[in-house]
Amino acid sequence: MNTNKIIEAVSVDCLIFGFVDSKLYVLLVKHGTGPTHGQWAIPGSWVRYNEDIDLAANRVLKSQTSINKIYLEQFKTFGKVERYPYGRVITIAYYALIDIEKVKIRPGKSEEAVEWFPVNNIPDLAFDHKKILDSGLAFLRNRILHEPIGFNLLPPSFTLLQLLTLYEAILQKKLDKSNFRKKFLKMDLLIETNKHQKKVSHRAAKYYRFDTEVYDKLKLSGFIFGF
Amino acid sequence: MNTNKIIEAVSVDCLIFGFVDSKLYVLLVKHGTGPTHGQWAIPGSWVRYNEDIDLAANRVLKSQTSINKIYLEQFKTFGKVERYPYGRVITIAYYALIDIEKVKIRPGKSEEAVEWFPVNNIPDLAFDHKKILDSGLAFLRNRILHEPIGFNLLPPSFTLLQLLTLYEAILQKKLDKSNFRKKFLKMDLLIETNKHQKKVSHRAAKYYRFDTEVYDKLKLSGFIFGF
DNA sequence: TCAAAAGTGTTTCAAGTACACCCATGA
DNA sequence: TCATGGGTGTACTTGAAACACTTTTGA
Repeated sequence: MNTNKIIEAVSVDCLIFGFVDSKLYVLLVKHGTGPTHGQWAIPGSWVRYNEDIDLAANRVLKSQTSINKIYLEQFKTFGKVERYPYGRVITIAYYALIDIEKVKIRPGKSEEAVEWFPVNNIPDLAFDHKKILDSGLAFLRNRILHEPIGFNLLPPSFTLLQLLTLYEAILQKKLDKSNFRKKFLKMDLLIETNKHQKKVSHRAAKYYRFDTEVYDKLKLSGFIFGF
Repeated sequence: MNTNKIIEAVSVDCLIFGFVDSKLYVLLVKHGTGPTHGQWAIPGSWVRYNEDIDLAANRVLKSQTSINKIYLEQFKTFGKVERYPYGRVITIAYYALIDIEKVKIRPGKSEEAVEWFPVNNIPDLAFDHKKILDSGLAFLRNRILHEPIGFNLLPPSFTLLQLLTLYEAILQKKLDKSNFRKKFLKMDLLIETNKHQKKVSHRAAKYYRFDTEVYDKLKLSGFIFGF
């Protein structure tokens, strides 16, 4: 069997989130061919006949960002009859969190452009993609309260203020600096490094790391993350 | 076009939960035809070419229970290549919460039997259905902490002890009666009725109702349910 | 009068909230 | 020396948790 054979009725779409300059961004592509030529959309692909859906989502991710092994989670499947006007297509939506500095984005072969957009300034999108994006944002907003996943958007080591602004950007509200520090540090999830910021015109902040292994151990001993 | 035409690669499966005698039950069907003849499974169906996936799930529900308009939510899509050995089938999983006393269950035409099983005593299931059930239970356990959906499993009016045992059954842990009362009553989500239990050999409990409209109003004014 | 569940009250401790304030550093 | 963010401390309030107790009812 041709391993590239696709399931015609099923696609995956992948919201790729990044964080920089205190703002949350999402990666969008501009279609270069077909009936939606020129329209912006969430990166996606058909699911192949011999391919797990999680792997299909991973493939999309890799084709846009060249990276693998990152935070990727399915959040909802969209299947209204009229969502895709050129046939019946059900799409399984995923979201990914990446360290925006680590990736070189690149357009796929049928794409005219690929670009980061701040989530509060999104162009018109093809199909029901605006709805998918809103749903994904709501999902992320909820997830970040109950799972320590925000770290995936930051470099391996980061300051507490970076983490704070990340939470503020996702939750869309101001948080108290002092209480945020106490809350996070008390959880023992963050590992101090001995590095500090350099050449900043204010007191240099300490860098911290989040270690998934530490979290897994804590979880085994009954710890439940909650912000 | 034949409106019964199906999308061959896509099905919906629907976990139907009920609650009675302090226990959580799930509805399972025994296949009466085909290669899985004789095996227990989660009720499901193919998605039709002209049918929204939510409607497909609703159709499954109605065919098993004769009821409509009940709590139904999609929770996850399962799409491993080898999950279904007779072809490539991706299934979109839903769960429903119903008042078990209100329904007469009935087998579909290709089913040998349909039966309620306590969730902690489940027979072997076809395909990856055990995994789907476990995933659905975990989803429900989480949802009930953040959304007031438990009421859908109870009759329109119920006592606080019924609600308590419902939470205990789903969360699988004992809760303090007094604290549970206080917490729930303080939320102003429950409407007192003037009815009491009758002919019980202990002090008669007051019946309460949960009114979705009340909850919607509260939500608009910023209230967030949390248990 | 006893069992069983309804329903109330109280005490303790942990955690969230809102601040005020000092510290370090480059421009 | 000033602005800027880093970092600490405290007082207040809320809410979770544990548990003792009283009330009502049919058997």
